[in-house]
Amino acid sequence: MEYRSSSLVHTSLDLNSFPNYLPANHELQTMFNSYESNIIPPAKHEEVGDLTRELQRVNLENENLMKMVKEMYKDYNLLQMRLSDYMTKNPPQLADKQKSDTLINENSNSNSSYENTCQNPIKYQQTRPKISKVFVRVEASDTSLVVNDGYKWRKYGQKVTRDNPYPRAYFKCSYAPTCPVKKKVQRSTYDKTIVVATYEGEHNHQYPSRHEIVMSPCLNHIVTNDSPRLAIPTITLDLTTPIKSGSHTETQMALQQFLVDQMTSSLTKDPSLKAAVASAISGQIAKS
DNA sequence: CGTTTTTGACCCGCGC
DNA sequence: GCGCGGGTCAAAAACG
Ligand SMILES: [Zn+2]
Repeated sequence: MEYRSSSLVHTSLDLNSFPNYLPANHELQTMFNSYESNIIPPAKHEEVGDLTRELQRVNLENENLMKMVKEMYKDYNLLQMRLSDYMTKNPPQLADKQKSDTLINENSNSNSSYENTCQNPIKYQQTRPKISKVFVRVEASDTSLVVNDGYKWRKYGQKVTRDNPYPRAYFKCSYAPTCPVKKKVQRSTYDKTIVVATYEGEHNHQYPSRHEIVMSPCLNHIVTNDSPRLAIPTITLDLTTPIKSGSHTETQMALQQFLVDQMTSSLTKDPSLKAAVASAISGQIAKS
């Protein structure tokens, strides 16, 4: 796969099937027009025009890359879903025997996917517990890493993580061990007014305090489902308040970074591809 | 006094 | 094996 000169690459993808998180090119055009008429001296018009067109071209290129990546991610999840279904229908009991067989087949680097995946059947059951991420806009730099979601939580750990200066807090539902639900909460690096809560599992009881659910007025939250079945295609955007243009790019960055995390973590099986994707998208982020 | 938070120790999987 | 990063435990402290 080489799409180095990607502006020449026209994929057969349906480029209209995704919401566009990127700044539109017509915005650049209007920007340029207003500048041209007001600020830029006439002598520079041509130069600015060239730069603007170049910017538009690169913008389009990045846009297409982004779409390709999304398309890849979608396909990847579709495959994973099918594989997961297949594995649940055909419980792999030959795993032990298969081990010796795959040693023989080693140099055929078999992508026959059945043999490969039967070796760790447990993993596919472990990914079953439903994981969902929630982006919550919380009141200005409130240091308490608490998301008021109506449930009662017991904090059982806090760690500093590698690529985020803010610590990550670990919670269990207070009804444990009856209720197995856990959540992780960490403030986003890219928008310090957003905390990301990652829920794992489902509660087997009612809300402990139903009246306390003060879905604090100003939180627009983004809920995505991370289970293999409904991964990316069902990202739901629940923006209870329209985003102001000021925080818009910040939110975009948080969302894009989230997408980067999703995709890269999903594509770890191919390191070179992973690197390419990561650099491509971080370029995307740097631009906006 | 029961519950929750804090926080270092511990564990575990992974890459070298 | 070792170190690293992420996740968990549990004793002590803090809370109400
Ligand atoms: Zn619960």
